[in-house]
Amino acid sequence: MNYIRLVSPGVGGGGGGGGGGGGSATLIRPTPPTNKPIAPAASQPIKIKAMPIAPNQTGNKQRVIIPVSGSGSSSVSGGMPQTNLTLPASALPPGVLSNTQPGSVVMIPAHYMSQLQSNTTNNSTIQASNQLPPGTIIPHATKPQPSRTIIDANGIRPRKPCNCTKSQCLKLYCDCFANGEFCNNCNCANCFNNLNHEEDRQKAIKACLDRNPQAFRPKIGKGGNDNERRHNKGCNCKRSGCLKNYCECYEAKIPCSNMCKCVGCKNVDMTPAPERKGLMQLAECAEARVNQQKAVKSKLPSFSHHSPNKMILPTTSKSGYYRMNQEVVEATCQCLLAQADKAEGALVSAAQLEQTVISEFSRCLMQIIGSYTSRSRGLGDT
DNA sequence: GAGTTTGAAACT
DNA sequence: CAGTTTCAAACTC
Ligand SMILES: [Zn+2]
Ligand SMILES: [Zn+2]
Ligand SMILES: [Zn+2]
Ligand SMILES: [Zn+2]
Ligand SMILES: [Zn+2]
Ligand SMILES: [Zn+2]
Repeated sequence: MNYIRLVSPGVGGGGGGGGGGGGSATLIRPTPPTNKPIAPAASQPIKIKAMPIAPNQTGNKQRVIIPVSGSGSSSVSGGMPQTNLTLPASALPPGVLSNTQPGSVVMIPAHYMSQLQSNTTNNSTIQASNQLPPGTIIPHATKPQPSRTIIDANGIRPRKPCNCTKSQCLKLYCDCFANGEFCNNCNCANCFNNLNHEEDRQKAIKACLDRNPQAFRPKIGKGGNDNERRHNKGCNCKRSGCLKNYCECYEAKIPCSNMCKCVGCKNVDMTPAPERKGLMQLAECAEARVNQQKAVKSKLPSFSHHSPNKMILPTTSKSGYYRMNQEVVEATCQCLLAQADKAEGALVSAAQLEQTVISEFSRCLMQIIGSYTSRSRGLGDT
């Protein structure tokens, strides 16, 4: 049920096939990627938000290029079945196509893809424009082999259906819309995210881009290296510990990074330094690692990261109580970790290291206690 | 399935 | 920009 968007085969390690969530569209690369840059997609997570239209940062409109077999009505020859579908040429941006000679190509804006999918029969493999280099031309000859179908034979279930009721699927609340796709077999009510409402849709897209020019940028990603996939904006989780799918980082199976402003984060990359694990558990500061990174630049009230550990307790804020405690905890963890790092660097014994950390913990506690008493003297504290 | 929780997106 | 509201999904029971 809860497939996290779509996990492309390979990420999870499986190759496996097909697993249900077929995701909007998978792409076939007609020619092996020239180098690296082209399509990370195969290994990308999926919540990628594609550009539905309009100027993307590179400025090129994203288009899908589909070979045309006849004139007049363009047919998609993505997979094997060639389905006749007629595109409402009127809806296409001016100057886009109209050149439909046999063997020529028709360029279709990216955002028609899912609609195409819905119209085509199953198993057609469709190119997702977002991942294709702009201007790529897929010659007829390069016809894709019966490549693995992304679309389940049962029904077209390329993506998880949305259930929007109030947004008309024209706000980023709607995952379909946010991914630059049309609603397809969704359970939405009053859906405007389809070809029948292109005008409204375009306006909505414009509005979104107006609010945030990067609204449709792939959220995860950072190209190329799979290892450096990141959530571009980072999350702001407060209560989930970034260990539930509420967290976009966790959902995308990405460890939280310094871009995140999460509180109590436990979605950290534990790969390095496994030995220290016990110690970290002791200090309950798994999140400190993330905080360490992100506190460098942030104004997080925290201890300075090295030797002179001065605790900067947050001033009482009106929203205060919870947040302050949380911050104190984080600060304490950073303190502990800093000491641990230092001791570890000094090559002391494990017992000594533990002793160091415990001492530091003691010191922190004293400081916290002192701070509280002095503060409660000052103000009544509600 | 109903009800709650959550954090992004929207709004002010 | 921060605080609040709205929203649809994730989660819980
Ligand atoms: Zn929707
Ligand atoms: Zn939808
Ligand atoms: Zn819809
Ligand atoms: Zn998070
Ligand atoms: Zn995060
Ligand atoms: Zn986090």
